[in-house]
Amino acid sequence: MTADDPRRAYHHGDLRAALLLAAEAELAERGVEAFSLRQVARRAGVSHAAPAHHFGDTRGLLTALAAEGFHRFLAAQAAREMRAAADPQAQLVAAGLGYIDFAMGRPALFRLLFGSDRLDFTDAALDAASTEAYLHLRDQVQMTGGTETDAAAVWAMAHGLADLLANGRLKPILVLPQEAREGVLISLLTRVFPAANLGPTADPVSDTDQT
Amino acid sequence: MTADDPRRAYHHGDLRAALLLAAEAELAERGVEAFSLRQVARRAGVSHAAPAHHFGDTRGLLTALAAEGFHRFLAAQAAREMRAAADPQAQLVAAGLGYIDFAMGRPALFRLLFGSDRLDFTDAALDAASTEAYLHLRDQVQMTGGTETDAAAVWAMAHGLADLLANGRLKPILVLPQEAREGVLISLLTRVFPAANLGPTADPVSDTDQT
DNA sequence: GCCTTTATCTTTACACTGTCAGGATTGGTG
DNA sequence: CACCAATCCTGACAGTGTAAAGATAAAGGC
Repeated sequence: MTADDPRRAYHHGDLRAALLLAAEAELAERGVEAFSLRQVARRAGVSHAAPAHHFGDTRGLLTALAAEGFHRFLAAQAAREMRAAADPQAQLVAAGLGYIDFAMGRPALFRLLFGSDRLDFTDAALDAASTEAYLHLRDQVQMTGGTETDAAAVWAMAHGLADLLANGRLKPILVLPQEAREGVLISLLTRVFPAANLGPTADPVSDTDQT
Repeated sequence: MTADDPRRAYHHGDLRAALLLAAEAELAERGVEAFSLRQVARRAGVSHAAPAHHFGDTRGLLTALAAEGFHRFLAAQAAREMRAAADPQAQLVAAGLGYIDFAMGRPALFRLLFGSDRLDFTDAALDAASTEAYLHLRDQVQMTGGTETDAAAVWAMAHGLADLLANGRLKPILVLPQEAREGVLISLLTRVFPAANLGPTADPVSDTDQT
């Protein structure tokens, strides 16, 4: 039963999932700032007020979409990690590349996750997904023997590259062929790795949770 | 004749500047995604269609605001550079700190510059201001003897920190007192510096003003 | 089986938004 | 002084988010 099957008048069956799918497509096509709730409803073949019942308002829909987005975000990193060597350093590089993969592959969704003020981070699902993403990074850095300051360094580097590339900046890197670009990104990511600055120093950043 | 002089019915005198000022305030209060052109007009005490004559449409207004924003962005860096030592390394650190100052001081404007799809980058003024900002960074890196890859590294690190902090992430760093936070940021920025690859060197920011 | 309850979706309505067309007002120029 | 061009306003239209109330289908009790 497709979305535009005229038979289903009421009780779509799985409207919530269908709306999330339509919302993601709308987000990719129109961007975060031109996102329209009624347009999402139209794409799902449903009345314009139908989403309200499942998500409350637009913010609720985007929040749910972001929670799902964080899982895809982690999946993108996991995909890289699976094809990388098992040692912690290689795993950390792979995670960084997955981070960038996600940002370049779904720039609008990426910006929703990290640069939108239309998300409700008190939402349980979003909060869980978001902290899960951070903990994954922190654990990986710990595996390499790095401190939380190292985690911040790795995060900032990966995020900076991802955000700039997703927004069309860093053109010198953007125009490189896939192979060469990946080499540059790897060299940039490894610059901030814990092993690069030898010597155990006190971690100036307290180990509280961060999201 | 001030801006809120009720006498001025027509011919505001400097409506373009007044609208940009109102737009910046609206941006700071409501964020990029809830930005409203009519609200800007109301704040400037003018009819809802008045902005059209000066900026065309909303995109035009935001584009002009972004062009001005890039100048403020450079000014924030210059303010730091002026109070820093003259050597290229210290200047580069200062620029990075100014980058972060700007992002944290005006997060909405920062996001407009680097993460909005409502800007017209074919606009001459915006293009000029934007490339000027990039060239400033590239020149500074060249002063330290760095390559273009080094410039990308410095940019990504500064931008990653700025964007994450502006969006409320990296809370462990965010909650630190001004003094300690700046120390951490400096140590993170210097990690990716060209000279960092040449082994232990003197702290490039040892004599930086710490106000 | 039938009737009631509940979840789901629709219809209707309202205030708000961006943008366009046309009209009003003013400062400057001949 | 009369005209012109720049500037700003009024009015209109389609589109948006959200709330209220109604319609329909599925589920559960008898």
